Amino acid sequence: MTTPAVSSRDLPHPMREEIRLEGVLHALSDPMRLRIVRELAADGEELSCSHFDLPVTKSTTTHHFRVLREAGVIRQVYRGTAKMNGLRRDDLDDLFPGLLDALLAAAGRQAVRLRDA
Amino acid sequence: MTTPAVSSRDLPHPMREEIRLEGVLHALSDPMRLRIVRELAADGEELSCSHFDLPVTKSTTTHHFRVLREAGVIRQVYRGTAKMNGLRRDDLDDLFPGLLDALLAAAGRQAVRLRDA
DNA sequence: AACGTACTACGATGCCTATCGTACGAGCCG
DNA sequence: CGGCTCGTACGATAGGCATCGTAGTACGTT
Repeated sequence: MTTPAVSSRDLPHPMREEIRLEGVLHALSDPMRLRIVRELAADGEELSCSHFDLPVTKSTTTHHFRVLREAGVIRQVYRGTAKMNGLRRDDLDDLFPGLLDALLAAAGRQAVRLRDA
Repeated sequence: MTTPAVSSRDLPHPMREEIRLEGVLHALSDPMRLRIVRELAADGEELSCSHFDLPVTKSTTTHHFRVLREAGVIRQVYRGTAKMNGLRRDDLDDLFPGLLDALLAAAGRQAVRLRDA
């Protein structure tokens, strides 16, 4: 085989230099998307879309993943019928050192706070 | 005089516990508002609305300041005819330690990056 | 080939929002 | 008082967006 096991067509991702802070913040300002990113960060790496059990339809789920990808927050790759999602930690940490961790920490704190309320 | 020099009516602010991360991120995901917050952070404290020279009308400026206030990012107080604005650093740092600084650092980095482009 | 699964595309809907303009209110100053 | 400045309120407009449902495509499995 000449091409790796990346299988079929790949999806458009912004290059590292094209990632804008406003876009990242907007992407994370939606509860559903923040939740997705939190799960991705917690579970390490590479989760399929279907792994997430969100209280919205699949159409909407697809939409949220696309927003995250287009903002440069996640990387998406087809593997068979599954679409694997991973945080773009390297790019984000390079562009905005400490930001992702601060955001995840803030989200975690708020989750605890709201749970205990 | 019974009441302090706070002059007239005060504006509704969310209490610290009511501040939501998503709301803060949404507020900061607008370029104009991010710019306002950056100026507020840079210039220390308490700037009047008219101090800002934004490329939008006054109506729109008012709107952005209100969004920031309602998200819990800034505190607004009337002083005479002027309306003074200050970052709610204490509350934000308490709720989300390190987040504001990380955001400001990220915004600063991006500003440099885009300027040098 | 036939089927099932994973995800997408498209259109609709209702809400939110960034922007403007104009008209108004509130405080200061001559 | 009369005017000036600062900011607000309100209505309009146009675009964005979160959500859904249905129909369809891509891939693996049998």
